[in-house]
Amino acid sequence: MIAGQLSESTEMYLKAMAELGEGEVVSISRLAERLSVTSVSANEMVRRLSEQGLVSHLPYKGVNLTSKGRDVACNVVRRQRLWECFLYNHLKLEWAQLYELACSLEHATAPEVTDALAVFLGNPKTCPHGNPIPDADGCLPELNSNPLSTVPVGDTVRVVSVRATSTEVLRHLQKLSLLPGREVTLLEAAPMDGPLMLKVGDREAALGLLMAEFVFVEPIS
Amino acid sequence: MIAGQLSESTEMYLKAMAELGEGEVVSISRLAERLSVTSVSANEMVRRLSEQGLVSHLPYKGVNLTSKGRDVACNVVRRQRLWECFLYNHLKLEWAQLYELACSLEHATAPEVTDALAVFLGNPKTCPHGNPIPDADGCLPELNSNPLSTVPVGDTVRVVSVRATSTEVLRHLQKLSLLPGREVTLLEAAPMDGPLMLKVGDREAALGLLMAEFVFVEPIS
DNA sequence: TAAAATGTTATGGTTGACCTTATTATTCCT
DNA sequence: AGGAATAATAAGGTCAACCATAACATTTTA
Repeated sequence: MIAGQLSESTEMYLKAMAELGEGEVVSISRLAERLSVTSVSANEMVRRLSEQGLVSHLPYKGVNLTSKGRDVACNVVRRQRLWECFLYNHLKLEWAQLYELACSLEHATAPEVTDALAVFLGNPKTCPHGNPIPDADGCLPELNSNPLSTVPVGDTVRVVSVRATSTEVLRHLQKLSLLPGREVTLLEAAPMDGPLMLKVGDREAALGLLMAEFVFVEPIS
Repeated sequence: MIAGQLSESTEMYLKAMAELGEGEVVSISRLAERLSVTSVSANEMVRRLSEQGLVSHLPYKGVNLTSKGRDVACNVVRRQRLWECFLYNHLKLEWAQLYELACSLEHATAPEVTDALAVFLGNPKTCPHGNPIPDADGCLPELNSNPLSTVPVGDTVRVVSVRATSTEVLRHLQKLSLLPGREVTLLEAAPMDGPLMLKVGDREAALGLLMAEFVFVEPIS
């Protein structure tokens, strides 16, 4: 814990909210699931966070970040994604592990380090998963990309970014070549929430709907 | 917390022991002082550590690292000093701040990251304060250097390393040019534990005895 | 509109790492 | 040898962040 004296746990909650709903309310149960805690714990923590003015909680509706909370969250995301760039581009670490490795570092990163790291890296705009890096003050820019799970059958789109966090899921997506920049055609959506059948490059791939939520794509311009 | 599932606090205790006594027993009160905790707390913690087989405590004598504890400690020191190199050589951060900045990072550094960082940096042998960096498996090599406080009046010696940790003290040493590589002549030791009068380069400097404990020197060869 | 699902609060418990104050044990020094 | 200094232990307390179980409130949906 270094920046702003907020606990690691606090930073994780705020980051999770930023990652889950982009500005939208997030239900406490989604939050709890993402952070692998019980919803009772998440409720407690949300109470603490709202006492600190970092989130606002509308009972039975959900939580969202206050502007103060959003600032913190953006800063956390910035630190994480900068570390991902460093770990990938300079330390040559495994693409699928970046999120987890950078996640531990982010909470231990002083503002001086963050800023110097950004300069060292040449102020990158996105992390190796294609997600935007918020700049020093402001927040992250909105991209017009949507999850692969919302694409109509027959469309061909380009992968913009991958928002999965678990190394296992990321390894799987990598194996299917679902990487930023790739073009993907949605061949078929199997019934009963079955997998999406995709054409990625010259290969076919089957992707579960849950994983398709993590793959953000844009129309090909 | 990442490497080995040991808590940050555990790592700090082990590192402090490695830094204080090089293999020797350390009194719990010295440990407590270094870590800014009460000696009651340090006693508690030492009990926990010895239950885990990381230290052995001889009541009324002191504590020392077991071989298991020493391994962990070396690894922590390695991580810290590698980060110091990175922060100094690549991020151009302030020399006096390196210890503190690297200290937060060290506990959040996975083994993969440590190893890749070492490679990236070209397996440096010392940190920017002149202290040796333990290699991946073994422990740190012993240098034949002694604190400036033990040098006889009249001698000229070379600064090998600086073991202070607080940014403030490091800034002060830097201001006096007491940096690794510098030659220093001990002009006089003032009575009543007064300061040491030094010649550093072409300037004279007065250095308190407590700070002189942190400056390690070797005879000029 | 009532039952099911979801969300919230209450209660009580755990763990690690701290704290204070007080007491007891040992070592050191004269 | 005896008192001072130092070290250790005991007892009780705090705080953040978790947990489980159970009760209660609201929303969704059939």
